[in-house]
This record gives sequence, C-alpha cells and structure tokens, in this order.
Amino acid sequence: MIQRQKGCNDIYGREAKVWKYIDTVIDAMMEKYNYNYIRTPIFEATELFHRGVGETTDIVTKESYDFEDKGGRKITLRPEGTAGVVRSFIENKMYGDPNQPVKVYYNGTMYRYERPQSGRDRELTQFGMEILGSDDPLTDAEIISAAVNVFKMLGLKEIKVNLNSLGDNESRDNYRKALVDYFKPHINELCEDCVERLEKNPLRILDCKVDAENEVLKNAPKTLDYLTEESRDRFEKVQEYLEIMQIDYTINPNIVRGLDYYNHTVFEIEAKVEGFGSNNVLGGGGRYNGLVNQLDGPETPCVGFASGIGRLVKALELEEVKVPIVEDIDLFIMYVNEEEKKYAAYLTQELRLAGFIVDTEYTGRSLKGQFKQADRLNAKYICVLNSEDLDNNEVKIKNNKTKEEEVISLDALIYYLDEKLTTEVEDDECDCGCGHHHEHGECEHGECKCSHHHEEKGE
RNA sequence: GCGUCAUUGGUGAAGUGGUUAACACGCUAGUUUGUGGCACUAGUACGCAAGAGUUCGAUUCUCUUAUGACGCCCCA
Repeated sequence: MIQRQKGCNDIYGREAKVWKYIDTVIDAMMEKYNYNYIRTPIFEATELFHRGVGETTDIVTKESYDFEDKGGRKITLRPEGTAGVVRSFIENKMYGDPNQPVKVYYNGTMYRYERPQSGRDRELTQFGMEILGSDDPLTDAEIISAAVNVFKMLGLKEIKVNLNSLGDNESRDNYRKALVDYFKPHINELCEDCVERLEKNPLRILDCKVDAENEVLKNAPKTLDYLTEESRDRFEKVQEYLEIMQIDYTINPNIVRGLDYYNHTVFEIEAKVEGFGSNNVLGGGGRYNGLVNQLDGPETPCVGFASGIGRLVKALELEEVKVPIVEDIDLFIMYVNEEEKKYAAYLTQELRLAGFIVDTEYTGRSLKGQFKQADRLNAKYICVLNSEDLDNNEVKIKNNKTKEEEVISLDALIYYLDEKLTTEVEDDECDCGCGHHHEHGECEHGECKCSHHHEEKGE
C-alpha cells in the first residue's frame, strides 16, 4: 500500500469542515480589516529564502525542501509566507500603487523538512497577513488586533499575546553584544545547546527550556534596556494603541523570534490550553523593515503575522469550541424498483437546483438499509418513492424528527419543503440562549450572551 | 539530525513461541409479502506494518526499513 508522505496529513470528513470553517472566519475578518487576498507560488527560487529568511536559520539550512527542476533551476518549497509576498510586492511594483500601505493576507501550505511531533508537520497550512509600506506603530497594533480578533471570532478564549521589541538595528546590535558579553563568563553554567547558541544565535538562549530556571538566565540583560530612545518611544506607542483597542498583552522580553528579518515589534500568540503539548504557539509575527530592501526592493517598512491552521484546529478541539458546521441534509430520497429509481434521479436533480441539500441511495440497499442511511446522514426529511403514488402524481414525505408522514402532490413538493425547512430554521434557536435565530449558530445580535463568535461586538 | 514508545479486521481493542487470533462497535442480510432506528439470528481478517533472521515452529524473540505519537534541536 502506498502511504502518504511523512508529516503530511489527509484532511477529510468532519475535520475538513472545521478547516473550511476556519477559512471562512479568516476571510470574513480580513475583509473587515480591508486586507486583500494574495496567492503566491508554493515554490520559489531557493535564493529568495536564503536571502530573505536568513542563511543561518535552521529553517533554511536544514529544514528546506530544495530540489532542482528539469531546467536546472534551484527551487525551494516555501517554508513560510512572508518571503513570497515580499518578492511579489517588489516584482509587481506594488510600492508604486498610490494606495499605500499595501495590506494583504494569504492562506496556504508551507513545507519544512523536519521531524514531526505535536503541532508540527512537514506540510503545514498557514494563514498570515502583511502590511507593507508603513512604519506607523498603529500598523503594528493593527496586525496584532487582527490576529487576536480572528482567534476570538473562532471562539478561542484561552489565548495570550506576548509582546516584545527588538528595537532598530542599532538597538539590536547593542543588545546582542551585551548579551554575548554577559554570557561569556557564565558559559560553564549553561546547557550544551546554549553554548552553541552563544555562537550562532545568542538571542535564543533566552527561551532555552533547560536553562529557564537558571539564575544566570534570569539576570540576563533585557532587550528593552538596550532600545534606543527612538525605539523605546515607538514601542510605547504600539502599546498605547493596543490599550486603546483593548487588546490584552503581556510584555515578555524573552520573545525573540526565529527569523533573521525581524526588528522592533515582535509578538507571539499562545494557546493557554491544558494538553496542548510543547508547541503551543498559535502564531507570531513582527516588524521587518529591512526585508524588502534586502531583496532588492525600495526601503519599505513592513509588519506581519502568521499562524498555523493545524494548531488552530487543535486549539478549537481542546477548548471544546462548538464549530458551526452543517452536518445534516434536507432530504433523503428512497426507492426500491428501477422505475422509482429513475424518478429519484429526476427528483434529486430538480430539488438540488431548487436549493435543497438532497441525497439518495447508490448502493442497492434494502428499504431498511436506506432508512439507516438517512439517519446516518441526519436527513431532516425522507421521501419514499412508490410507483403507485407516482402514478397518482403524489409523493410520500416524512419528517424524520416527528415521524409524521404526509402524501403531497409532486407539484407542491418544492413549496412544501421550502415552507417546512424555513420554519424549522426559525424554530432553531442558537444554543447560546440569546433567543435569536441564526443559521450555523452564529449570532448576529450584539446583545447576545453566548460566548461564540462575537466578542468583538462587545457581547 | 537525536531520543522514547508504538504499529493486530471498516473502527476500538484483548491475546499467545505451536491445532479454528477473544470481545465490542460498525456494516450486510433475514425474522418483518415496500417504512427503518429496539430485539434475535447469520455473515463479515487470503491473518497480527514491510522485509530478513533465530527456531522443529513466530503475530508473539532479534535486526533493518517505513509510518505514527510524544520530546530535544529549531520553529507556527
């Protein structure tokens, strides 16, 4: 048997519906923030990631899916979304668009050659957003608020925003130097990995798990102490805007982020759910003012965020968030003989075009088996075709909840179903107890007391 | 790249170096001459991830490979 590739997943059935639902929430929220959807290729020139993401990062050095195509081009499957968006921004000269800044979002698969574990796969789906062309601290706050609101709209409650600032290049360099100077004399007190990190990426020592309780680490210099005055002002403005937007956050000086291109604001959004495992960061992002220029575009300040959909799905599960997905059908059409079957074929076609969710029998089950199947599909109504009825131009239709059965004229069928099914929706109050009616459990009323989908409306 | 544990039918799983690999769910059919969801009965694995080895004999022991779960590095 041919198996799927390591670290890849087949998403289907109920889970696939959850994924689709998440996509619709993202689309809806991004529309409100006025971000445009952007699709860039899944593979790019290898050089893009080497220059963009950083030569020294693991993501490029050992986790990338590199290959050569038949034309000898060096290709890499994208490990993250920002580099492609920036390439596209430059190549399509979006910096020339009078409509600045450019606000875009993406949602697609990324590839990293690494060992799978909880919340980590080789093929992963990320959605992300970028604002290109503004250095305004308001955009930093907006990105964070957009991310938080997507999570909130999904129904997640246990999330935490960790915020930090790396400052401008000067601050960053100063800090890095101070950090190395500080750790050098204590090198023997650090774990093996940290010794290596001191050379490669000293900032990462700060979120070492082994040394987390180490006094040396606790007393290490903090990024914030090394910010230039300008960087500090900037960071304070970001915080001020977040407060105005009523976004809860925690300053966490240990957030450093993995990719080389970040400066100033960096943040991570964590799921605070029991049982999430070690990879509980739902998403993260920050400012990358140097990247566009580094990739041969004009100096362009940018800020962005990305989040793994797989982890969101997991968070929704662990928080037991009720996901509003349709799991029932309007009508199941049953038949026994060939003549009835033909009519079933006609009727399904007719009713589907009229807008109903209709299914029928395809495997030759007995009538009994068809009833079971109708239940499995959660059919609201069942239609049992009968040659005699059909000769009279009539059809039997049964409410699968109340078990009431009626014989109605074929001509009236669409009208009948329409009436029945709409009434039913109205009877179907949302489980939040707000007393209002809405399909898919999504309440549209601000005064609703339910915990789902509308925190941003002030409950 | 490193580590720990795992891999039995459509599903959940029990189990043993040796004739027919439990049990449950599911599924299909019948009891019920075209109206089910309960009940009863029957059927439902070319066989215990793949390959090699040890053995008179392996699903059960060893090794290799693959995949999965979790962790490390790193990272969303």
